[in-house]
Amino acid sequence: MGITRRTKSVDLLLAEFDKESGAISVIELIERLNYKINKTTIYRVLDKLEDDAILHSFLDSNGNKWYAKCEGCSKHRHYDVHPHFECMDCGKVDCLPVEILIPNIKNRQIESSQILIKGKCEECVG
Amino acid sequence: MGITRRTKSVDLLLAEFDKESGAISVIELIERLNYKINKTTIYRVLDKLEDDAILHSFLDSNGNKWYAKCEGCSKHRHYDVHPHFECMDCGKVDCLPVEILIPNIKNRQIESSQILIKGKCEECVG
DNA sequence: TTGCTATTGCAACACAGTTGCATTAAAATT
DNA sequence: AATTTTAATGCAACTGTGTTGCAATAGCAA
Ligand SMILES: [Mn+2]
Ligand SMILES: [Mn+2]
Ligand SMILES: [Zn+2]
Ligand SMILES: [Zn+2]
Repeated sequence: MGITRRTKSVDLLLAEFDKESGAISVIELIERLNYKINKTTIYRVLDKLEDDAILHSFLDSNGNKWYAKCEGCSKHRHYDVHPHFECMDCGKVDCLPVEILIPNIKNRQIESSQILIKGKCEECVG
Repeated sequence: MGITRRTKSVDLLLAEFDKESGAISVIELIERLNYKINKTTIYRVLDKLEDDAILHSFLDSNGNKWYAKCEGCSKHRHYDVHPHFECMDCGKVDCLPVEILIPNIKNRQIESSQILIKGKCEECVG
């Protein structure tokens, strides 16, 4: 169930995603909004924003949760299925606007896939 | 640093992977070997078996750790890079012997990639 | 304003995974 | 076979991310 009331917590969280181009980890959000929003609230609001298809989430290579803005998703379907890129140098994580083809696999029915690519980002390469 | 002594714990763990075709989660191993090996030891032995390229590990969609046998890997290089498949019906997780092409991405240097596919396995597909 | 109830903060919890340290047991040495 | 060395183990306590229950608070509609 998504957001129904425009609260201070919702605004503060959305503001973080407006000033950020990439993804933000929940850990980072808790640090940034410490003293402003309780961590329980942060988890709960993020969860609702995902239900509303305003944000989407994924896990990094350590199993920690990250969120990023959705683009062109509707409430009942996330359209922006894409890989995520984790920079091994600076730690930045972002969404990659590329499509990766998952081939059919014999006798199996594929529902979804999660792809995490690790390497050096635009700023750290070279 | 890998295994140097052939202990009871090493044998018990390797035996689990011998009687299993797919991957096994650490959680499952701890349950199975309860009263036989301490969970700390399980984590430590698995870690060493991975160093020795006997096992490899990955995270499932909940961020929990799984291990599976390596095939054709050498101590300093894991050759069996492949996606993992998580059955949404029976919970089984296994290695997929297919190659998925990750395209080059402009201005980024790709070091590795992790692919987790979710769906219905051979036994659960209708 | 008032009342309804979604949202929040807090404290306590869940639980996978880690660490420090004393004890045990491989396996090399005598 | 006994001794020595030290890798490996068990245990208890811890870490850190994420969750839950509940009383207090604050959107928002009437
Ligand atoms: Mn994304
Ligand atoms: Mn595998
Ligand atoms: Zn970078
Ligand atoms: Zn299945």
